[in-house]
Order: sequence, then C-alpha cells, then structure tokens
Amino acid sequence: MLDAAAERLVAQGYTATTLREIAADIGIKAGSIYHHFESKEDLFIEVFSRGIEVMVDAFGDVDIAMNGCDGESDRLEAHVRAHLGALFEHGSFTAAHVTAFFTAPEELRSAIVPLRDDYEHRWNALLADVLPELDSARLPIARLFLFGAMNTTIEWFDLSGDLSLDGLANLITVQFLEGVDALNLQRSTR
Amino acid sequence: MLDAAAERLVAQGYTATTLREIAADIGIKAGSIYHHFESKEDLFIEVFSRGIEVMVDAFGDVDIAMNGCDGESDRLEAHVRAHLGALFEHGSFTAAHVTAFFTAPEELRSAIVPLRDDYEHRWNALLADVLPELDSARLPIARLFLFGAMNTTIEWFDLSGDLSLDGLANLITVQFLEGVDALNLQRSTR
DNA sequence: GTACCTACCTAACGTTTGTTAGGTTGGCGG
DNA sequence: CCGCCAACCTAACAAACGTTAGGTAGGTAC
Repeated sequence: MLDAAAERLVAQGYTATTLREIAADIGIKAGSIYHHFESKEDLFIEVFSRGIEVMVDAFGDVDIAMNGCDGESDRLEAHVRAHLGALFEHGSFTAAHVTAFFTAPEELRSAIVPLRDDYEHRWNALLADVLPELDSARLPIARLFLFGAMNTTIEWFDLSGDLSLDGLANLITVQFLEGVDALNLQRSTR
Repeated sequence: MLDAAAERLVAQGYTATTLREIAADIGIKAGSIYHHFESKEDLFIEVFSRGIEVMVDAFGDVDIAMNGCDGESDRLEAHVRAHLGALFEHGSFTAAHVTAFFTAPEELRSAIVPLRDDYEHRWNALLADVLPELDSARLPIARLFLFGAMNTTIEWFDLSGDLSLDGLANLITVQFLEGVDALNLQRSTR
C-alpha cells in the first residue's frame, strides 16, 4: 500500500493522488485506508519518511563498506552511486520524495524537513572530507549543484537504456570534480 | 491573471491550484475566467508556453548581444545568466514551468513538449560550440547536468541573499566547465 | 437613442474529494 | 466453542472542484 502510494506520487503529485486510486491499486476500498492511517497526510508522511530512510541507509552502507580504504574520489563516486541506487533500485519511495515533496502541503513538509536536514549534513561532511581544499562557505553550494545533477536524473534517466547506473554515477562524479571535459575520458557506457 | 496563475503554480502545483483561488487573487469570480479561456487546461497551456517563451527570448537576446565577441566560456556564462534571469527576474512564468510542468496532466504536457524541445536544441548547439572537443554522444548528458544545476536553484537560491545572480551564474559555469575545485578561485559573492 | 459587445456576476449543476459511522468477516487465543 | 480483534466493507457526509446558463453594467458605434 505504501508502495502504491509512492508510485502514484511519482506519477501525479500529492493533490492529484486520491485515496480511492491507491485503494483500488491494492484491491481494497478507500475507507479501509483509515484503519492503517489517520489521514491522507499521515499516510504520505510515512511515504516521504521512508524515501529519506532509503537514502540514509544507502549512504550509511557505503560509509561502512568503504571504511578507510580507496581514494577519496572513489569514495565520493560510491556515495553518488548509492544515492542513484536509492532513486532507481529501491522502490519508488525516494523517487516519490524527490519529485513530489514540494507538491505536498506545508504542514506535511515541515514534519519531514528534519530528516532532510540530517541527510544533507551527512553529505556536507562527506564533501568536506573529499574536498578539504574547498572553501567551506562554498561547500553547501557545491552540494546543491551535485544534488541538482543527481536528482534531475529521474526526469530523463532510463534504467533499461545504454547507460548503466554505475556509468551514470561515474559521469556525474567526474563532471562534478573535474568539469565537463572529463566526461570524454571516462570508462564508457555499459 | 496569467501572473496570478503562474505564482499559484509555483507554490502549489497544477491540481492544487484552483480557478477560484486565481480569480480571488485578481478580484474576480471563478466563472469569469471562462470569458478569457476555454478551460483550466487552456489557461495553463498559456502559462507554460510563456514560461518557455521567456527562456527562449532571453537566450536569443544573449546570442545577439554576444555575436562574435568574447571567449567561449564567457559566452556560456552569459547564457547561464540569461537562464537564471528567466527563472528569477521575469515574473513567475518560467519558475512555474520548471517546477510545475510535471504535475500537469499529460495532454497538456504533450502540447508543450515541442517548445521545450526547441529550447533544448538551442542549448545543445551552444554546448557543441563552446565544447568542440566533447564527444557528441556525451553532449545531451552534459546539458542535462547543467540544467539540473540551474533549475534546482529555484528550490534554494534567494535573490535577496549574499550571492547575486551574476555570481551564481559564474559559479555554475566554472563548476560545470572545470569542476568543483574551480569554485575556490572565482570572483567572490558580491 | 438604440444596438451591440466586452467583461464581469450569480447561482447552480454534477462529480469527486477526504473522511466517518457502523456493520461484516475470518482467524487466533483460551 | 466463545470472545475478540484486526482488516476490511458499505454508505453516506460536507466540502470543494471545474464548468455552464443566463443575467447585468458600462462603454463604444452609428
């Protein structure tokens, strides 16, 4: 049911997604939803929260797996890959979060903002590690540029296309670190 | 009235924006809208179209102003500045387009897609000029990265903050061309 | 002064929305 | 076998939606 809600969110946004649709998707009636959630808002708070949870978990897994080893740029690339994985490989929760969060009413958003902040702080810390020479005042902006490149992929990237998620993570990382010319040098599509 | 519709779109998305709200914003009643437009869809087609028009016009103005002169990277930066200007300085049409386009029903979207394609082609041509050494297969991806960085600024950039639009355009351009380390060297905030 | 047109209003229509009260079912515990 | 509770359903509610038919005010044309 949360899955169905997330998928509808991605396709239609908050207001256009009706409880009757979600209920129909999973073969129940709209009123029955209220046995599990207090309101529409409550249901979608859960969906958005899981969207962040998936991202945070993926981020944490990489932190553990890469503990100490490898170069800093590989470490960044692994985290980019994890973020993209959350967007495309772990259901629709994260995709729903990224696309529909700003279409939700403000009361709902403010309940989620602390979770978002937490995730952003993790990225700030990572970037401070990977880019020690970067002016710390520019660090949040660098993160926002990177988030912009990563999150807009949901609007165009096709998992079944020529470019793999690994390849995409690699392209985003090298472009971010070294600029657009570096795209030429990278290990190809696959 | 189109202005009011665009502002509501930015704040609420397509479905959540009601004709009664728009009418109230400009001091008329909902039914009166139908004297100017055939339907809600019709009204928002006009809003989304103008959003692209503003971008295309800004792009064209730069093309004319920079005809022949200056370096290629300055030329790119000027176009980035124009795109950001369309987002922040020419009313809410472009902002509405970028934020709410994907929340609109598909019939409406497909009426707008040709205009979007046109704008994207102009950018592809520009990037092919500015980055002649870039593998042409990577060119659309480079453009999508750049669009990602530019368009997500509406979610965080504050016109009245420390960073000016000129400064932001500069930062986006150098990061795009030379990578994140280049952010350190750039002419400061202003 | 009459005709006409644009811009608006009023008042309602049918539909859909989130939500709720009360009833039904099936399985598990004792 | 009885009671219970979670999971569902039915049927309706008030509110809000896009939309429409018909009416009104004010200005312009001739």
